[in-house]
Amino acid sequence: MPVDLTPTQALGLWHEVTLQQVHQDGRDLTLRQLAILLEIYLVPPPHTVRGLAAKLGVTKPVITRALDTMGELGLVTRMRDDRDRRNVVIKRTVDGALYLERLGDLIIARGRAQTL
Amino acid sequence: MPVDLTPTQALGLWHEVTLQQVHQDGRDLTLRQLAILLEIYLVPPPHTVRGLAAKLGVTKPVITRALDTMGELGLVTRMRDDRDRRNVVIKRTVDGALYLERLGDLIIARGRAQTL
DNA sequence: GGGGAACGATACGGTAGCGTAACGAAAATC
DNA sequence: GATTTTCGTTACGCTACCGTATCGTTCCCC
Repeated sequence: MPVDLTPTQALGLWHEVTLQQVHQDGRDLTLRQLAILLEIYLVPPPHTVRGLAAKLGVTKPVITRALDTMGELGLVTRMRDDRDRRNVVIKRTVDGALYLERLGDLIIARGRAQTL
Repeated sequence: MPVDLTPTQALGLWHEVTLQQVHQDGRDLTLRQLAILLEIYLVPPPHTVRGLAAKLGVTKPVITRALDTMGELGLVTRMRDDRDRRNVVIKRTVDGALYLERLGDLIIARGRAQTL
């Protein structure tokens, strides 16, 4: 199952998925927020504010704000680290997992349509 | 050259590309703006404000504002339609084409890395 | 235990997006 | 030729994000 795209197909895939996302998803996450969400769900824990900031190359308030927003949306949760109570550990949620699962399905569906 | 992704690979691809995009691109386009840009460059012209609004399922001011912003970035241009001077025709630019070309290359590169 | 460092959150002023509503210009209709 | 419709833009009030700077808490280290 190779991932072998021509430049046109690659952009076409992005086009289809982005379009669909704009159409149906009322949540309208920022590019940064989506990057954070994917990082949390695709990279093994633990995740901290500082770590995410470093990984994305942004400042800490950006992470805090994104977690605020996505927390209200139920996509992530935060908990104090009991070992080092300065840290905050970011946790996944069922809703967040579902959100990304739908995104993954969307990409696959559009990727398949791309070859037709 | 099939586009055959597992759900994990699909999200992984999105993850890598989004991450890279956040890192390096100072332009930070909205999801909607990107959708508009892709629509303009991947679908045959002519493109109008009204047409784009209908295609994306958003209101006209959203398109106008996005074109303002992306116009300042040099990614698109607008011209009055001489046949029907109520219309505005959206034109592509060299910078816009380069921008999407780089995005396409990025997707391909990350897609390839995804299979390693 | 006192001084400093690390961590995340908050404050602040500024910018850019949003939706609704209204507007001016141009075409179409009668 | 006056009215209506169409098209894109602008105005308005609002919300959310931005970067910089600062804050409170917790840990570390001497």
